[in-house]
Amino acid sequence: MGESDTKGRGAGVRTITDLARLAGVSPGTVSRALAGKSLVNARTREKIEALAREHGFRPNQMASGLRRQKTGVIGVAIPLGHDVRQQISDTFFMTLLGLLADELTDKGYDLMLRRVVPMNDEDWLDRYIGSGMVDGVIVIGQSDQFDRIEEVADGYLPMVVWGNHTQGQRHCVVGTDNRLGGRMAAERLIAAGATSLAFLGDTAPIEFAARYAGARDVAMRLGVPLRVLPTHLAPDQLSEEIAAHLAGNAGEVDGIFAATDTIAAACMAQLRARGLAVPEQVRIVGFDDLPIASQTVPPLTTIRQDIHAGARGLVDLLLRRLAGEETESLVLPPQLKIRASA
Amino acid sequence: MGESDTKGRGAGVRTITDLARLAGVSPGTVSRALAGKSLVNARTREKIEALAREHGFRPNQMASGLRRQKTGVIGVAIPLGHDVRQQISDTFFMTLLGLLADELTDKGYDLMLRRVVPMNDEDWLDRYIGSGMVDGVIVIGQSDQFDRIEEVADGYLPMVVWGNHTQGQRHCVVGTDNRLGGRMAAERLIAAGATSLAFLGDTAPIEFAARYAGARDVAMRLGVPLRVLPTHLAPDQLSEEIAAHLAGNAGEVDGIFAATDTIAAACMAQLRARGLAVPEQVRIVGFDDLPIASQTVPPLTTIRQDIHAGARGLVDLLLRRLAGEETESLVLPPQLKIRASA
DNA sequence: ATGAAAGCGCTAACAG
DNA sequence: CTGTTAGCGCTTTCAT
Repeated sequence: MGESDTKGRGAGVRTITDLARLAGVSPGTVSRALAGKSLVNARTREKIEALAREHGFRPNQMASGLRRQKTGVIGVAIPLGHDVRQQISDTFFMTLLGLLADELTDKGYDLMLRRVVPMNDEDWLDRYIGSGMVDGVIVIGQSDQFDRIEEVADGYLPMVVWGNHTQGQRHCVVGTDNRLGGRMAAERLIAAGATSLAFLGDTAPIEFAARYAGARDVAMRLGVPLRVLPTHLAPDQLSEEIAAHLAGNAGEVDGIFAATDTIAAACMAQLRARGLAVPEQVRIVGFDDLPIASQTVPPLTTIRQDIHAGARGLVDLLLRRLAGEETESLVLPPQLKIRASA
Repeated sequence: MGESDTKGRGAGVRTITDLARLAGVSPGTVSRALAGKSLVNARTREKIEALAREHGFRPNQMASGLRRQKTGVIGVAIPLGHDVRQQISDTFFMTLLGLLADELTDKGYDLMLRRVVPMNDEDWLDRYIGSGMVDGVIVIGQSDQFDRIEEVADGYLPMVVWGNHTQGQRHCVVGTDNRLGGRMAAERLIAAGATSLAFLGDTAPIEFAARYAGARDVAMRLGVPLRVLPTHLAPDQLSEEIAAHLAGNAGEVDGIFAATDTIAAACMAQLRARGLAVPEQVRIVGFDDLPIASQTVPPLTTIRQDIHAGARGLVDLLLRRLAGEETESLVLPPQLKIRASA
């Protein structure tokens, strides 16, 4: 049997003090050596590093965090305001989350994910911030929590939100110009021959409201009728709701602006089921440009959100705020991606 | 002006000691009151709770964690072994992640997400575990890290892995019986009239290897040829690779078993582009039963994984391991979901 | 039922 | 360059 457990885990070297004893130095020196501070003798440092490696030692981040008053963790909160149904699920948010994980990892931060149901929990944001577990917070989606976020932003700098930008708002937001995107969608539908438009989706979430508003801008200007066909986001309800709308409005609407690609895809399936040809009888435009957009039949014309730029922007702004800077919001331009559905 | 800031954030009450002073009791009592311990006078407790609420006070979790030697955080690691490309992206994993967040939140745990690129980082798992930031670890996907996970499992109980179960393995795993799923897929393709099969996807990841092995079981038993058409998972490469395969094998293969629904959907788009009718000329079966499966044209026959049961299983087993129990692995039955593509 | 005191593991002055 | 010391904020004996 070897006398020391080189596996590390389960061995006896758990604290910096243990390691100090082994190295014949003081805990302070070990701390400095492991932190890469300059004021340590090269030989001593090597010895300590070797020992640390041999025993698989890692300094306890809780202790370090407590002492330094910073954790190296960024909290990511996803508020589920409207549509209280369990599940984060939304493909766009999940993709954004993945990219955030990439970006944050790059910058040396860990990501703590928290789903919150604001209805059950008045002060979800304060609780998260006050927990002492995170150095800063990224909120994905304003949901119906705009006011609460505004309040918190007044007293807490290191927070950035993915969502819609409103004139004069106080919290720092990164997001696509939804209203402009909505205008582009409506214009495209009309250019493709539509004479009676519908917005398919929930208009309560602020991002969607802006998309709708953009479409309305264009519809009113050009004198084209525009109605709202409300849906939820949950996949199961979605198809039924769309089917019902189609049954009620068949033959009237010939241009559909779906709030998201997911909704658009579901809608195209229902259109096919009813024997309505896309884009000949009904034109349809989505929003997001998720992978699914290129796989529908016919491929979906959509308003692209630059999700990579979004993730980078969120992290970049957050880091600057962590450094004390008062950053402006970042509004990304949407892009019309013409495929075959309109 | 009010004399005390009822907003909480930014106020002067940051520690349990501050609150104790305000309440005229000792820090110990405040701690007990807030923790809901029984041995506190009801009146005192109420007073303390009121004060805490008024000042928006939350005990610092780092300090509490350090003292109690537990953090209330579960680490979720997603190793990106093969396919080193950035991005987690994979829809199945992301959905699982969302469900895990739900389950863990339910149980009072937070979720710390970490993407790891094992190639750049030999001891990613030890580092995560040793960081002291997490009470336990869930690993999503074995990737090519089976051996490393086995090693770690020997000395660390609170870890559960989503992936494939292999005879005699030592780490606790939750996952679908991929081999059985592969058999079901191949059987279905053949029952639908296929006479020459192909497995579409990478066979390196252990889950996919098992799916392929299942298909091979059936193919060999029935004397049907089966070839491998390798692909990556990244959406962009995917379509090109499939196109190339189809160009090379057009007219030979009439039954495709795609490693995932995502791959199947991309494949169907390419088949359509080449004018091959599904299921008349080519049958295709996917794996996962993601939402997209019901929206392809025609709708995709697939092998369903019970992802909800998977998430529940992972969390349930992990909690039992946190309590010291040596749990068995959980193998979930796949389910053939017949739609129109085979 | 409450207070006093020790200490979780680490880091950052402050000495030397 | 290194050791000593104090203390981050909380919980938990041990007294009372």
